[in-house]
Amino acid sequence: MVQKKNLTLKDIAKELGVSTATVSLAINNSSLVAEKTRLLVLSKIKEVGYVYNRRAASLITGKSGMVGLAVHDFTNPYFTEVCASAEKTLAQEGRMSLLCNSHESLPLQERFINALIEHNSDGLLLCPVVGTEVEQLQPLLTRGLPTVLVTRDVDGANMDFVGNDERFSFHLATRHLINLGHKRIAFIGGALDAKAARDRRSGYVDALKLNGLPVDERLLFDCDNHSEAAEKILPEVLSIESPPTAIVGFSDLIALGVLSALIALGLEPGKDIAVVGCDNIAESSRHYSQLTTVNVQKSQIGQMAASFLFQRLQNPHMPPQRKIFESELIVRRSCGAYRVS
Amino acid sequence: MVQKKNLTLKDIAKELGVSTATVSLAINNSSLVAEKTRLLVLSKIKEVGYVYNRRAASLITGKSGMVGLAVHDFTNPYFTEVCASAEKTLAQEGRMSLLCNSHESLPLQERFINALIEHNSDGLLLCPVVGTEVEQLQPLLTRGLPTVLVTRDVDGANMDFVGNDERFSFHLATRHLINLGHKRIAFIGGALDAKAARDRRSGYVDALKLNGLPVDERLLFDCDNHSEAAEKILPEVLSIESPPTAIVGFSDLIALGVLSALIALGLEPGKDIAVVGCDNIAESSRHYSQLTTVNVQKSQIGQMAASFLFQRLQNPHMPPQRKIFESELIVRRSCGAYRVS
DNA sequence: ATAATTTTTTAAAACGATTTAAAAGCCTGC
DNA sequence: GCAGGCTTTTAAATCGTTTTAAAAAATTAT
Repeated sequence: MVQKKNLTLKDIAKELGVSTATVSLAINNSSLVAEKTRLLVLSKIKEVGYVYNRRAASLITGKSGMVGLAVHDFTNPYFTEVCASAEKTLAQEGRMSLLCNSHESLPLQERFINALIEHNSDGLLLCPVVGTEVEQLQPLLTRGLPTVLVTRDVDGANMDFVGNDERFSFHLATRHLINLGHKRIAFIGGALDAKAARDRRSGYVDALKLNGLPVDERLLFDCDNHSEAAEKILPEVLSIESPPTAIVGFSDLIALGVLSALIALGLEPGKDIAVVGCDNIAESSRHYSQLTTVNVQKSQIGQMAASFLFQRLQNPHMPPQRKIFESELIVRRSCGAYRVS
Repeated sequence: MVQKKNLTLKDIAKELGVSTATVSLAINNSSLVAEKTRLLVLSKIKEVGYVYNRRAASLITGKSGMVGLAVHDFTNPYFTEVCASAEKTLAQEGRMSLLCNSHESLPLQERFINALIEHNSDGLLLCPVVGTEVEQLQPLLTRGLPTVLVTRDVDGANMDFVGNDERFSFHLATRHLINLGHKRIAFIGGALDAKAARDRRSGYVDALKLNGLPVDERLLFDCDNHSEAAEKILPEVLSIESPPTAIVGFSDLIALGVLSALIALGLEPGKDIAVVGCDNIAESSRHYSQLTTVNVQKSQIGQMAASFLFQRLQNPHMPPQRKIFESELIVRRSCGAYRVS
């Protein structure tokens, strides 16, 4: 096992009897270098097994080819898909994705952002943790870390943003239940500190008001955004005075937890009580869950976020772009519409 | 908006009237620098908002603090969890995770590995794509990219490995069905080119043979590792001559697809036909699915993989380590054991 | 041939840190 | 006041590229 030292541009240059400048230019497909020289260089590189050192290069160019990808919970299928799609788009353009699962922790997010800067990242796709304020974000831009906000916007940030029309989605979901005749509709889940969560609840409230239904605070239940939490809280939801006949879940995870809990109690979703979710993750379409939900463009969001970043890297001073994807109701059994119609 | 140039060590040094060496040593908490000098340096750094440039440093040290994390499908909940846990462990040690979703594509995997080297990654946590041979892996080590194989081993690679006892798991699952009286047990799913998949099927075959049951090739069905594929193939499974009374799924994704398809056909899992999966992903524990499955240590695997890598970085020449996590059967309704017992 | 162009190549200065051997300071105790 | 032994600090080389202005070579025009 020979411990041969790393080959460098200089070695290639020496072997070929040219300058390092020539080799460098050849590698970068510069038009300054003669075609036959380039071929010579490239074949020599292959021959001796040289590998380019991007760090050395980026020290000069200032660009690293790396992009941060931070979400608060990528085991959440919604984010898994968004991330998968973003990663794919980034990879197609030859960029690497630096992953961060921020666990809704502001310190973790800050450490990650700082690390991104230390590593000379070119940009960041960020779904900010709850509690992120403009002040923490503004430095990103001045620091030279172009950022696209994903799913969760930050008031006053004025950054590129791509996300869902949360308000509309929940208007849609709630209205659907109202149209089915429900008058007492509970809303479960959602950390309200995030803008997206507030919007979701607003959509729910809008629908109630528009249809002349009262907004009863006792029908609002908060819980962490995963199924187990929803499952746990459900008995409480059902045990209030004049309990809801329908439930809107903050997300499919919540709604599926509700379904699960209902079944455990011997209740039949869609018959005894109506349930609607949001996100349309894979699990909701199974024949055993058949969750009525709102479909959102998960992979499109990831792709568009990456694409916005590319554009910003091209043109740092363009005005911030925004893209809000439309959502649509997907009616399955859990809302009982199949029975009614 | 003043476009102030990047602050460097040199600027800090100049401001403080010391040398860059002192500043560098202070930043790195070297004992060579006097305590009060270090404090001076650190406070100045905070004051002027200097950020460390890791790329410049790594050019000399050779270490980047970045680790690759490559799986073939991280939307698969099993891998999502493994990755989440690996990322967390890596982050705790101050390392960044470079993500790659290889989509079972050898070229993508190769490009990623090459990029890792170009970027001076310190190591790699790899679940190799189907078809990965020793030849493609060996360069990693000589190239200075210490690698831990995760979940899927590669014959002859002789690398650090952490994964499941696949064979045992499927022995467990199959034996359980046999004990419940089943004689015709189908096996669905699994790309057989991966070692882990072969092991799974071996476990199934072992159990049959050990219990004097014939291995019927017609009970083996291949399909992609996701629920939709399983759902699609199920009717075919049920329509063979003397159809199976039980099904072992290659994974929970497969088994859940089977459950879904059964329900669509009006059949009751656990009563009309028994189903067992493997992985114990969240979805299988819901009250509406209640999938009997084999639990595997997803987050432990991610964590241990990271930990193996740390050890190897510490001590590059230690003999390869292996860790196979034990699995255990989790009996729920889908296998019908509740009815029988 | 020579001059005028155009095409290629190159030298050398970056980029922003680390590292090491040697120099400089600072204490001892005699 | 100084030899000897600490503790701190520093100068300078280094890592592996890019980049630019200028030199060299090749081509074309005269």
